[in-house]
Amino acid sequence: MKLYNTLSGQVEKFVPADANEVKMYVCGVTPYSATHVGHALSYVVFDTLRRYLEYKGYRVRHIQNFTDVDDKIIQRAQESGVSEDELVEEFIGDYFSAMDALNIQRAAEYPRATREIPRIIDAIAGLIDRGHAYPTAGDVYFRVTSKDDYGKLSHRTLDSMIAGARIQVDENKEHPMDFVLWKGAKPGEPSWESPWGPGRPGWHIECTAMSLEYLGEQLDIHGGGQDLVFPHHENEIAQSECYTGAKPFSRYWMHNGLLQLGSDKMSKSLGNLVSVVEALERYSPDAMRLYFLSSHYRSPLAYSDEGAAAIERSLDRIRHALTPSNGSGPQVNPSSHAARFATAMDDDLNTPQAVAALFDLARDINRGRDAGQRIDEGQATLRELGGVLGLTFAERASSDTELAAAPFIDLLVSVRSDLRAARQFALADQIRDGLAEQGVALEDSAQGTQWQYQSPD
RNA sequence: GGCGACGUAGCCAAGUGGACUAAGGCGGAGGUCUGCAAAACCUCUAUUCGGCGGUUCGAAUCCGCCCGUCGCCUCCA
Repeated sequence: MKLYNTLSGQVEKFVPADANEVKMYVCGVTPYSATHVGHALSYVVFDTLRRYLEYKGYRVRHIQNFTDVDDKIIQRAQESGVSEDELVEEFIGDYFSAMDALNIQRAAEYPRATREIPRIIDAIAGLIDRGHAYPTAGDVYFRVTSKDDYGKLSHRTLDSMIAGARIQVDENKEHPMDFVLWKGAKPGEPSWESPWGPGRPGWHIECTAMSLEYLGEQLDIHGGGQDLVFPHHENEIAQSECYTGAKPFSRYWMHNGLLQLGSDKMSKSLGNLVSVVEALERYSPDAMRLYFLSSHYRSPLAYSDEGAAAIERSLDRIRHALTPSNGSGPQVNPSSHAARFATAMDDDLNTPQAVAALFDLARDINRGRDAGQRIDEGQATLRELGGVLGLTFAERASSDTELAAAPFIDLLVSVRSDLRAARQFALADQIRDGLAEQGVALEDSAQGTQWQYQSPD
């Protein structure tokens, strides 16, 4: 299997340090607002990576953090008149329900910054001891000039960063690019005791401390959105390699392209967010996953209702391929599609090609059914490969209202069947049209009439 | 200003030197089936890959320039 490594800027053969267990760390969210579809894209990508690795026989130890103390959390909590803890608990709950709905497998552990303070303090103290960090005026900064390959992930030099000229000059810093490891407490902020006075951890150090605690000194895969490459991941590398001396901190760095809304990046600062809850009111979890996986994970993807609706329609054909059949002819052979699927996934997770293989398999199954062939082997493969992409092929869950209406729809369909048998087609069509207006689609076949609620589009 | 990515059919999107007379999906046209539909299936829907040059026996794929879009450099998946 090959994966693109941001560190080298190249597609590389994937070889984990331990042939049996892949150590994967994925940056989690800062829980202060609703989980949005951009988050969903990122976690679907890494969930799919994990599922494929497991499909190939690896054991995957997946760790993902929650940044549960930061400026935005403090600010939002104060605005809302709730405690930081309450705010964080609310949005962690929102996060998990969104991820569960999207069939994203849970990580082995979800460490939180506030519960790893001793570990974080140890790391900061160690960095100071080794000359890579310095305390000043209640804060502690990382000394970027102490790491000669600082910038190797984002492929920049310190000089080019300074040329950006968007750095706030801080009198206490030795170098403008030095970043904070420990923030001295301001009045009213949550804080913890430390050798440098009360305060809280900077953003980057938590990931260093947690990955060390839960995965050891070196990771196989570190993932996140492309917006984390700099400064977050660059700084993680600096901290971790300077603290442990083990290089590389992570063997592979993987970054997903960001979801765009219209022509802009979907982001908290722009406020152009679509929450996962809103999206799932309109589209099935399978459609959301398939939408994200129908373009390559490193490309930016524009989110649109039209696009999601098109994907939802395409799923119908795959779902149809999974309906039972009583064919008795030779089996439809899925092996070439399975091979194509694996080849695609092995090639830096080329999910668009893998999805194409799924659609081709579905067509073969449907064709085989029409020809009276047996299709259960093909269906088993389709379910298995779809499962690697995290697809469940479940029908859309019905609302309570829809469930309550079902007996009446059954009755109407039954009456219509009698009318058709009596060749009263005008009346039968009237019922079909009327149900269609109510969002109920009918399909007649030799086995009788099936009906279902239309997915919105 | 610095760094980087991208521009493929009406739309989304793979392919990055020869099997490309360019995958897959949506949409569209015609057909099979059907009482008629729907669904499914079949056929068709880019002689061409932003533009112009160049390298090569050969380029969507490599190089140069130009045009356009976007991201990062600041909180962010």
